[in-house]
Amino acid sequence: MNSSKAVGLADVAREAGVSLATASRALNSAYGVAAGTRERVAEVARRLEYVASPEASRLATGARRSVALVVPHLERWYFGEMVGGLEEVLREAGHDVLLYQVGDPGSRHAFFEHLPARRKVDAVVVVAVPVTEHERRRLELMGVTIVAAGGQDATYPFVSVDDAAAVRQATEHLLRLGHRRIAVITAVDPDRAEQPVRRGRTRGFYEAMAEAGVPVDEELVVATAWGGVQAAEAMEGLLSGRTIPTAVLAHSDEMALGAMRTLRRAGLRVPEDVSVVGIDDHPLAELVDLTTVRQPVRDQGVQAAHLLLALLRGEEPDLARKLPTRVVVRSSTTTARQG
Amino acid sequence: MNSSKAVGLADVAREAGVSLATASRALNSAYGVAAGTRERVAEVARRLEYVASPEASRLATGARRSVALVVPHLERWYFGEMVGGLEEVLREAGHDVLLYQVGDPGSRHAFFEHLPARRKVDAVVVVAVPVTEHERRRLELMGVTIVAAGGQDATYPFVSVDDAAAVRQATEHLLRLGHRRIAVITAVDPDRAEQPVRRGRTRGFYEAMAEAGVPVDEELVVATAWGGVQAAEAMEGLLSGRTIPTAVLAHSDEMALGAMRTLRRAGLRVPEDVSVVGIDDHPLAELVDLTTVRQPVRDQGVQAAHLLLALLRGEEPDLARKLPTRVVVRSSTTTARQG
DNA sequence: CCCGTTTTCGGAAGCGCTTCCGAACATGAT
DNA sequence: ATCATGTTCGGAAGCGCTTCCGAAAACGGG
Repeated sequence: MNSSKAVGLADVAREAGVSLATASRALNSAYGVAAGTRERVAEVARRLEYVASPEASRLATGARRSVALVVPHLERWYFGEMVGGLEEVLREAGHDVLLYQVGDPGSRHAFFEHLPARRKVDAVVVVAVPVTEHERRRLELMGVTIVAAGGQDATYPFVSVDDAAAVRQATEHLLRLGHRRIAVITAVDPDRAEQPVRRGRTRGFYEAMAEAGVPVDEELVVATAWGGVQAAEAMEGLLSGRTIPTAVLAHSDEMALGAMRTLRRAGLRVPEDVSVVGIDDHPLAELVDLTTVRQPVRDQGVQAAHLLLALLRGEEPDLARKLPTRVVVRSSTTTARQG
Repeated sequence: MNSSKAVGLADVAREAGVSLATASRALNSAYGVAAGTRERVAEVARRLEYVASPEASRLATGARRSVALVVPHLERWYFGEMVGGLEEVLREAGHDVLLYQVGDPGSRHAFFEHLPARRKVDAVVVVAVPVTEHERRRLELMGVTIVAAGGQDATYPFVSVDDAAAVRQATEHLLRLGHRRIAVITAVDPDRAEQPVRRGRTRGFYEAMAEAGVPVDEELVVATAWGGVQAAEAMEGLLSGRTIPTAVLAHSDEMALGAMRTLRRAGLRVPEDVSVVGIDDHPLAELVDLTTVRQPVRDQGVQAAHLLLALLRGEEPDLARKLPTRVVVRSSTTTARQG
């Protein structure tokens, strides 16, 4: 199965009748090689299907030409889409993309303690994972450029959306429809200790409510682990309370769908009995007619990659970039019923 | 931002008062180093935060310890989930994971012609992408182990599910409910030339129908590009036909959702007027109560990774493995209405 | 036709590690 | 004590490239 032996630069040089040095220069199209020679060497290299040994050249030059992507959960649409964008532009720029999932506490800890990408990449992009102070210090040990894609991290140069603003837009949409008893189902990371519920996404909700002069019923804002069925359960809790909301705002479309399932099973109609709004504009949201606030996910990845490349080139690009979000009205929301 | 200079083995050796050779052996816990010495070297290495230069060791040993993942579309749940499984076990086995997306024709071509992973990895896993004969030959040039995860490719050692069987199960489920006018919406790759519609997934449909002695109405089996809205449009076409089906089988859950949207907009109820069944058991299928046939996606990735590792270790594992699928009955299907 | 320049190219020294080989030393049996 | 065996460790030769430096060759102006 294996070819007997990989062809090396030496083979090319010999075959082309030049020295190793010249062969190398010719292939890297460095200055100082006669056009004819370069041509000949290139020709031989092509014929021999020569490919430089990456470790050898990296060792010799010090350049690495690869970047690490640190991402929590590839199986969630949001991350897959983001990584898709990142990978595309990085690959086209000639970089290799190393993938590191840090979804569960174990692998997260392992990643930051062992730094498996150390000495392997010349940059890392953290995808929507807020790093702790300690993790930040560990990462620093790698001594490479770091950027953040998605998430609300001011620690590194980043491109993301304003999460709070997105939630605010969703809230205002509901408010505009006359809703007052609005429930919100927030996603929290079960592995993280403190959960500053009034910060991050949820902040936008409180702000919008305050500005509209609508009191928020604390019983209606619940936190749960991320996930559709978790949201469905949270919705059950919401339905067991003394006041049932006329609208619910979920922190992601998946969670909105979970809430909708519970409502459906409870015999409540969406949107007639209760309106539901999600966040993200998951591709399936369109198919289930879910009102949501759209964020450009792939684009965050694409732009983060460009940001990184600019940094690597030594340019001085914008270090902070927030992409706009906007509500996409479909038919899971409608005016509040009276009462 | 960068630390002045990375600490090398030489630093560790000097600090520990041993030679380079001994330091190397001590750290690789190779045989022939006194326990005390090993301990001391390890201690120094830890204190200095020493990490071996991967290019140097790879160059010296020839080992690469990394594998390439070739995948079409990270943004689709199926692939994200699969890659998630692959990455996890490969990472835990100490391998680096290089990602290469080959979704569009351009990057696909580039990948197979330039073989960017050549000389960088000691294995590649192709994720649900059927390679052409030409691509197979190109890949062979890499001279490394190859396995397939998902897809119906007998070219390489693989682990996947039996797609035809999955469709057959879905069909039989519908048949059992009394459906006769069954539509099927198949996904085809718009970039590939020939579309053998009676092969692959669709074959299972024809077989099941034949066995049940139910004639298939060719007008009811339509092909479209993959995607929810594509399926929605296909469904529109189906509703424009002379006979409208009592059930529709979509080749993925996303597409089933697309079909459902069209039905809903057409004023038809699911499942009372028409039953819908998908394939995959996408996490959201559960939330929208979609009947589907489940395939273990992440598990295919996990097992493919294990298969690969076994191959790399020189063992002789099962070269072909099909994981079971089974229908998950939810409420998008019901008995056929008369007439 | 000569001499200072510019081009083109080869020699050789690394890049940071692994590992073969043999020297030095410790060990146990005789 | 002595010698055969083992054990521990250092020297040094690569791994396959890049690149500095200087030599040789080609060139151009006077």
